Amino acid sequence: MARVVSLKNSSAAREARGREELVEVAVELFARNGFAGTSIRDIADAVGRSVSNVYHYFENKEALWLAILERSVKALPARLRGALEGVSEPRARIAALVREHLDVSEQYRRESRIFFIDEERLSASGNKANKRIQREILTIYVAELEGLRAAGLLADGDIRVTAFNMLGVINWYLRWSKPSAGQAKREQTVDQVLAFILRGATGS
Amino acid sequence: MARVVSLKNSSAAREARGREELVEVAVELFARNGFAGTSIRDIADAVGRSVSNVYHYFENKEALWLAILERSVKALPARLRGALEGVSEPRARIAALVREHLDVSEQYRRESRIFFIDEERLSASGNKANKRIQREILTIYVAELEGLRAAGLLADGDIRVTAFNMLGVINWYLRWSKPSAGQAKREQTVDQVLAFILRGATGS
DNA sequence: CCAATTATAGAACGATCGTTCTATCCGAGT
DNA sequence: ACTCGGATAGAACGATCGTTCTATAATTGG
Repeated sequence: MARVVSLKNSSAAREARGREELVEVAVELFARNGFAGTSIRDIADAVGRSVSNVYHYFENKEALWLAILERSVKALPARLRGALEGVSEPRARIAALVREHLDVSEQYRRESRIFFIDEERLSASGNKANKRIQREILTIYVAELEGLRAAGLLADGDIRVTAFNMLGVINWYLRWSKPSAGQAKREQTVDQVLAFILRGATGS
Repeated sequence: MARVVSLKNSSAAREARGREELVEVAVELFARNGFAGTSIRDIADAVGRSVSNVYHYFENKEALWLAILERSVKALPARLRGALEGVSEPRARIAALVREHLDVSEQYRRESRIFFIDEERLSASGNKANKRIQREILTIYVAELEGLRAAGLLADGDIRVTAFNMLGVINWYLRWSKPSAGQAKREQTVDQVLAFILRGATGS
């Protein structure tokens, strides 16, 4: 047991906890007030620590923002690809993709808001990383829609436009869905959103 | 002609031009950098006037923001209702509604961005006005979808969820559509977006 | 043409911003 | 038990924020 305590309090773990707590509250504030609307002092006050303590963990405000990007949005493409594994039927693949996307978005609701809101307002590096991820996601959707077209299930038109339409429904879901809703109600809603998307894309 | 010049330079017209120029550039900057990310000095510099001159026309920063709300978003519900006049067939009404919405959104592209981005970040009065308009728009969509249901054309599910899905597609269109695209290309894209929405809502 | 109003500029205000510096404190390893 | 590096606090920095004040230039109405 002494070993366990020692592990918990190892210097690396201490540092990780110090960082994690800051990221956690920064997510909340950035999501609510935006990047420019959130000050380092706001964040420091919210965790009950000093301003300089924040700078002990992060080089500057943008590094904190990038840490949020790192831990959430960056993982999205991998999770979407993971959801497709083992699913072969084109329609089922689209369904799995959309369900996973809705699920992840809901899980990282606040993070998603941040990167939609402050899309083009950051430094070159942060902006680039964000755009790259969005492009990557679009590519995944386009690939699946091409699978659908190969199966003769896709409605006519530019595939990219269809992909954007799907992403619009999915991303908008974040805006109006209530995190407080019960599990049953939420599953029902997700079903309906998915059905809308499938009809929109395939036309059946 | 002396009368015309006199009219153009009447004090009221002068004031209107002074205000209008400020609103115009404020829209641009707010859309690009957000409310908190845009300073009065940024705006003053962009119009080539002084900071105090801005305060001559607007009581404070938020009044300027509200002036933008006033001249664009506030008119949206009326324009949507106007597009429905004289159209009776339920499907055609939905089509007219969506087309008009896409058209207005494109026309007030920057303004729309502002109010999506800084949705919940302003004073009680500004926030309330914004929310009221959004609720009003939702009501219009729900009413039309009820017309569709009465005609037996609506897919199953909660009407509000369907309305949100439609609005997601429409609002997302602002994010990815290129303002630089030619007229023909744009009409083609609008057709496809509309088709997606109609299939999604009606399932045919 | 003159008085009155309006438009504009510039300086200055206190507050707050991101960031840095210096000093103390605490906890872990020897 | 002691040392030593990481964690924390507090004060201070120059810059910029929204806003106000005062004075001057321009324009309009009589």
